[in-house]
Amino acid sequence: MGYNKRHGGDMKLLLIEDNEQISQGLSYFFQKNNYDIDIVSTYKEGINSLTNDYDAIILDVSLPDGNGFDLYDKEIKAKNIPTIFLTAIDDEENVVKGLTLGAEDYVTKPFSSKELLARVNNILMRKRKNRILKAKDIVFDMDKMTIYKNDTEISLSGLERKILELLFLNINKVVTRDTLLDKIWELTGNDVDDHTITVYLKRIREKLGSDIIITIKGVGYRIDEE
Amino acid sequence: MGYNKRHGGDMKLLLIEDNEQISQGLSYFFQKNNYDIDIVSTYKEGINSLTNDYDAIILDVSLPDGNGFDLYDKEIKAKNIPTIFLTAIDDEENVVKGLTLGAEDYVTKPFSSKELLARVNNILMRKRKNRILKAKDIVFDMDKMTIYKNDTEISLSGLERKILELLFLNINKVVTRDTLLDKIWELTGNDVDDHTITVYLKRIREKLGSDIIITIKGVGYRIDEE
DNA sequence: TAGTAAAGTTACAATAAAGTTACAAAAATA
DNA sequence: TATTTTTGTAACTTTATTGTAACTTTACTA
Repeated sequence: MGYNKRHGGDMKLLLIEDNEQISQGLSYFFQKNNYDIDIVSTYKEGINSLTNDYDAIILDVSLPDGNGFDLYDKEIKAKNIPTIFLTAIDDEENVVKGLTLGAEDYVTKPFSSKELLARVNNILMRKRKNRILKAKDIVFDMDKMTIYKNDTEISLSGLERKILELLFLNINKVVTRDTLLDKIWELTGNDVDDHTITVYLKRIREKLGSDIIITIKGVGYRIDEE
Repeated sequence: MGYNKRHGGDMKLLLIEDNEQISQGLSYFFQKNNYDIDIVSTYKEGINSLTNDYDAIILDVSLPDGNGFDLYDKEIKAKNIPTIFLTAIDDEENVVKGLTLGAEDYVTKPFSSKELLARVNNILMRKRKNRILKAKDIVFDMDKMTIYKNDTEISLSGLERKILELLFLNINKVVTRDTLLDKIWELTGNDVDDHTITVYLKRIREKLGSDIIITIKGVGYRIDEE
């Protein structure tokens, strides 16, 4: 229960969406990105599913048996579960369209699953209570996006920081090289040599000290809390 | 009670609107943006709700049992609560009528919730008292909307001030470049090049000193309190 | 324990991000 | 309307980042 005990991968999502093509696509995509995702397709099923404990909900505004805003208002709001609305762009005349324009957690169809993933990550990151992660003498401050070693600020490059973040979010767990390639480099669009990882790890270790990141040969890397 | 004890988040709004889709959408949106919002859907309910102490009112002009202008004139005006009118009718006559009545602002449907939020923020900012933010040798006086460096007033342009304000409101936290584009430039309507941000930062730094705003490469900018 | 595969090092060129400067269009002000 | 300020862009510089290649070390295993 609660965000502070879950690390990176094992978040549980509920998707309430009646379009099968969308729900299946998202299911595959989110599972690939280490989210545990349940899918229901109606207002009613949505209500029933809410007995479970989800970290976030992705909610289609127009369901076959009801309205998503309504469902949010009546059932979800009180539970304080972060929710992202999905709305169709062809609600042209609808004023709801106006509402979708700027709101933080609205996504308009058609959307890219990558974008949606980014928003989910974002929301869960914000909700996470423990936004200051620690391991040995290293502190990763997610608010400041700054890393400290014994209270001294350490300057990392964008990718170095992303790698370290991924390791911190999976603290006490191995992050495989494949995962690194996937999560760090797939989004940059660059198809990158495997050795590049090694070089980056060397760079991070140079700045943070060689003991913070443990190598598990043939598998990947790990950061331990203590 | 009153504005001086409230900080950013905990403002109380009253929305008087009979269209459920709008009220539900706005309810969700404003709550996400840390406003406490009550909703009623009729003229009568509106009058009854006014016994509470609201910081601002969003008022639909056409209610099922009466006219919003009328409600404002008879019940709200005397209480001196800032009010924003919502109306579907986009004609000159109504705008004039609303403004001559003394309303703070006027928004025509369809509108974006972001625009409305901006206006509410704006109004409440004006009403807000004793908001003086400090970081190092810089003081941002939100009442006077004036910036000081070592007690000397610094003149910033509108956008420069908005950017600085956003950074100050997120003191000790990174503000990403995307957020800047979103919050500063989306409302102006201009689709702006990413480099523009850099130029503005340069301008602000020129006036305030280069040390006040920290760059986090690949992420954004940050102001630290100390 | 020699061979091998994986990871670590080092150095370097290509690239990208941010900083700078100057300028013209657009707004605001006088 | 003229003048000044603001705003956004373009061209350029600087700096930091990124990816690769060539080489070295480490540790597993046959």
